[in-house]
Amino acid sequence: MTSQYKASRFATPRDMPEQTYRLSNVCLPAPLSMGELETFSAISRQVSPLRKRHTLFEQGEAFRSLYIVRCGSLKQVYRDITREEHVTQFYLPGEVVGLDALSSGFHPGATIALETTSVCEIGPESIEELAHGDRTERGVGGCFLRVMSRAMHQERMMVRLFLNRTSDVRLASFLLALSGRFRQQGYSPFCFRLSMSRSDIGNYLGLAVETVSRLLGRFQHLGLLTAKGREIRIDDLEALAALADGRSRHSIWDTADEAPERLASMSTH
Amino acid sequence: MTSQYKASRFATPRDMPEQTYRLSNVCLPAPLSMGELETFSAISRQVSPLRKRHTLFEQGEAFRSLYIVRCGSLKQVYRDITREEHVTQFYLPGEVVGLDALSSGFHPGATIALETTSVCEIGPESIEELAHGDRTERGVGGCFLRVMSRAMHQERMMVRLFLNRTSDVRLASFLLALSGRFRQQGYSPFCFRLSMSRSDIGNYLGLAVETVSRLLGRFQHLGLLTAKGREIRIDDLEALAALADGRSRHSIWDTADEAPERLASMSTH
DNA sequence: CGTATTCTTGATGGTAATCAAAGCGGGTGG
DNA sequence: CCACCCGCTTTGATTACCATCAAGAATACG
Repeated sequence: MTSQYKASRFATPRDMPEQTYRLSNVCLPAPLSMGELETFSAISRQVSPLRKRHTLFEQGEAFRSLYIVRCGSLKQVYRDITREEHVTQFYLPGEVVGLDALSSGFHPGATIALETTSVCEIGPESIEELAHGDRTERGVGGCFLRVMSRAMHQERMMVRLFLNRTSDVRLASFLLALSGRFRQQGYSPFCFRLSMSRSDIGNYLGLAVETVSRLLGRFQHLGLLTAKGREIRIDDLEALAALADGRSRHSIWDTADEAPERLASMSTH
Repeated sequence: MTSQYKASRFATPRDMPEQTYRLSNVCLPAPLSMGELETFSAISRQVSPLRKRHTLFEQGEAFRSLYIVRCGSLKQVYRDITREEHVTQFYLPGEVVGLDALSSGFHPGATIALETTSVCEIGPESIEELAHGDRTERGVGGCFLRVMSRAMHQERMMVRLFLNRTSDVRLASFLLALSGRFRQQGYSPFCFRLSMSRSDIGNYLGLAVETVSRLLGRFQHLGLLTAKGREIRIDDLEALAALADGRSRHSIWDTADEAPERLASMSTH
């Protein structure tokens, strides 16, 4: 499972240099750092693996435990009053599931395995322990607070990402976030498999399925990546990051290495 | 300060009935409940009032204290790599400022008074106390966790609100959230003054200033509210809520009580 | 091997951003 | 007290982006 890639550096936002927080990192919840993960693991217990499409818990279910993803992945789906479904989060290995249920005592959304997935359970007694653990800010209690604060901040940056940015920026950010996560987990950041469908991605990013598909097509056409079904190979990470950070010159169409005459014809319309 | 309106009910999401969480409530952070407010107040100390445009702290400043808004209001502004400014939050009385700095130890955005504002400071020692207070989930520590979890959930619902919904829904939700906040603070939920500019609202909601202005015009035209500069009077709360929850019949233009011929002409275009 | 999702591709229209310019305050100084 | 000026707000015209509708292609699954 942990293979050729060494999880070299953990991009904890501790060392925030001049507040250059990159939007390209906010599309997924922050995983736990190594130390945090150990802390959590020490008091958690494995539960039997979840098969694809099976739920860890349903929407509205009473909160019982937190979970940490061991391997596999899940999506959180919130069904609103109009029965419409919204994918509110993807959970990848190392991430904590269920924090958003602490306030109300009920899970605000169903959480569904995208593939065979195994998680660790942190029961109420352990949560108690975590929250009140010891009195140093570095200790377990502080750790818990930090995890929540980070999650909150991340959600907020997510809002920003979606508010002004265009569809290409959103998708690029999402892919980069995935890539970064895989790197941290010791997998290749360049070659990975999407465990979620285009439809899930679109729903999550607030884009139509068709738009996701078209964008992947364009990215591919521009040499940013190669997409074959759910297999993704990132060919130009730097350019993708430039796109995600809004540093790219003019959105999408004009990367100029191809179809310049189409550009000309479009500008005269 | 606390005047004619009695703060009758606190809409804490504790009693979540069948998960019908209304989007119209998520546009602003949840204020503390009465009990929570008392808890926090007990260990906080007043600081000198902040005048309009003055900052409580700058972006990137090291975290020192949490604050609770006593009266007045603030906006949080995040300046990204491209020097663009994003209004990430408005803080109204009863709300906790600074929670998002706990993870990194640095404030992710500057926080600026929109009017003369006074806050209470919760120093590090008190935070310690809050986080580790006593061992019952009902106690101070649990309270702290709940506040954060709620904030997190709210940010998430905010994302949902913005992703698919149209501009009119966003603005209606925002106004309703404001209205609800004023009600809870004991002020009239129907008549209030916006402490923020149209530009701030637009930035916060991801809309152009012009759009905000136009929408307010339309709302007024439809008899939903009366807007005179920054003074707002809500004339039809029910209709506004219907709009915010997507229960309104056809977005905006077709409320049929006026200008039906314009409708006809538009549909033929 | 057939059926059903899932994914891609094209055509069209609506919503809201952008550009442009004209009112409106409201504070400051004459 | 009035006039001026600057920021805020409103209004109009144009355009770009993306959702939607509609097939068709590919892939998964039994």
